[in-house]
Amino acid sequence: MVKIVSYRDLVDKLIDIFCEFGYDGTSLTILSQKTGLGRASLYYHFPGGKEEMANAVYEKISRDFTKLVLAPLATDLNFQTKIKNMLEGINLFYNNGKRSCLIDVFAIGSTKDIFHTQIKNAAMYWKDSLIKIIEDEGIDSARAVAISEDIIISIEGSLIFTRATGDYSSFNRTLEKILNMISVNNLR
Amino acid sequence: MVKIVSYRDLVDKLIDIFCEFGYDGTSLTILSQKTGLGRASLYYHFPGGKEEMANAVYEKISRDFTKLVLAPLATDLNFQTKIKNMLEGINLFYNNGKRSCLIDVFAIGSTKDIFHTQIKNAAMYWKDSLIKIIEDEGIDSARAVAISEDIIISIEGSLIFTRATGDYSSFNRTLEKILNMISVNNLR
DNA sequence: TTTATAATCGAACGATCGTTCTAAAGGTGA
DNA sequence: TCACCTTTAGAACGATCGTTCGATTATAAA
Repeated sequence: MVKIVSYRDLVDKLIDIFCEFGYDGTSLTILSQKTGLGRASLYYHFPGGKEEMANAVYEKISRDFTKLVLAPLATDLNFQTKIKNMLEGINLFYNNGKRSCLIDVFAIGSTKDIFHTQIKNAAMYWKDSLIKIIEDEGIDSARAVAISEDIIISIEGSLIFTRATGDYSSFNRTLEKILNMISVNNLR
Repeated sequence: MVKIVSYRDLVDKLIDIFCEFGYDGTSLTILSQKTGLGRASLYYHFPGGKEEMANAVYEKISRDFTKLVLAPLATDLNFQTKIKNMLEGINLFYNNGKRSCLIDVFAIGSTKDIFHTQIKNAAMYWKDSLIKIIEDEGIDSARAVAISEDIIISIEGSLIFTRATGDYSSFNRTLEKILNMISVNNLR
């Protein structure tokens, strides 16, 4: 167990806990045990309680996703490099497929209504970013949409499949497949 | 609201409720309100309480999945027909993409440990069934594995994407894509 | 050492959890 | 009508929920 020494470590730990138990399945008793902090100490850092913890977790995840996945798509590098960097960001963000639960935590149960709009916007922004850089390669709009959706769907699907089977290799294989797919020859 | 008149209707209603709130997020109060039955009445039908309700839900889902998705792959029909029937089964099972949560309910929170092995086995069986009928078409083993995973991953991923964006058309588009992909010419 | 602030803690709160209790209403055959 | 079984119901149980409380320890500047 990694010792918690800073606020950032604490939020990282909260991410793991919420991922393992889900928001509704995570009790203050669990949070106290897993973080090593007393219940009152948790409320010292998050006066808003459990809901504020979920907010902190979401904002951290949101920042990471923007930095690791979305930002690489907005650079001036060439197409293949942008996709390659995005895939490396995906690999970091999902920790080699081991963190396959990041969305589900906020898409199910009590947190669903709170974060649904934000998750939707993030998904749409991701898709639109992909469409744009694919169109810039001279691909027609309809095909760019199909390819963009296919990339996102493959990634999300492999995370589900990986979690179900416990076989992390299929996650890596999917990232490789996407990398091969986006050579300009294969796009058309 | 559909009136509940039989045990089967009751289990169907429980599926919807657990899908909406997740297992841990579903309280007996919610179950009582949404089913229209008193708390004690629920315990009359499910003496084992909430956990027995989850079991009944899982077994119903498991039977539906076997009948709608797995069984079509085990027939003597030709390859394309088998896949086509499976995709129609998928469409029924997930109700046009609107029931995108069926696995998540059992893959997160308190139910995770109970059902993990069964979900894993179902996923493996599905994949192996696909591999077998693809190999029967003369495709080499490695490629059959890749195609099978790709089919499952596309379906699961489109469910996640559909739920996130609220755009059900991408689910249907994915099923169409799979149908086009498995023409024998495209397989090799 | 003194003082002030940051951070910790377990005990206890009211509310809600899943569960069990006792009893009554509905339906069916004699 | 009667007896019998199915199915219903709300009240109440102990346990746990998220939260708040009062008070103690750690840290660091003066």
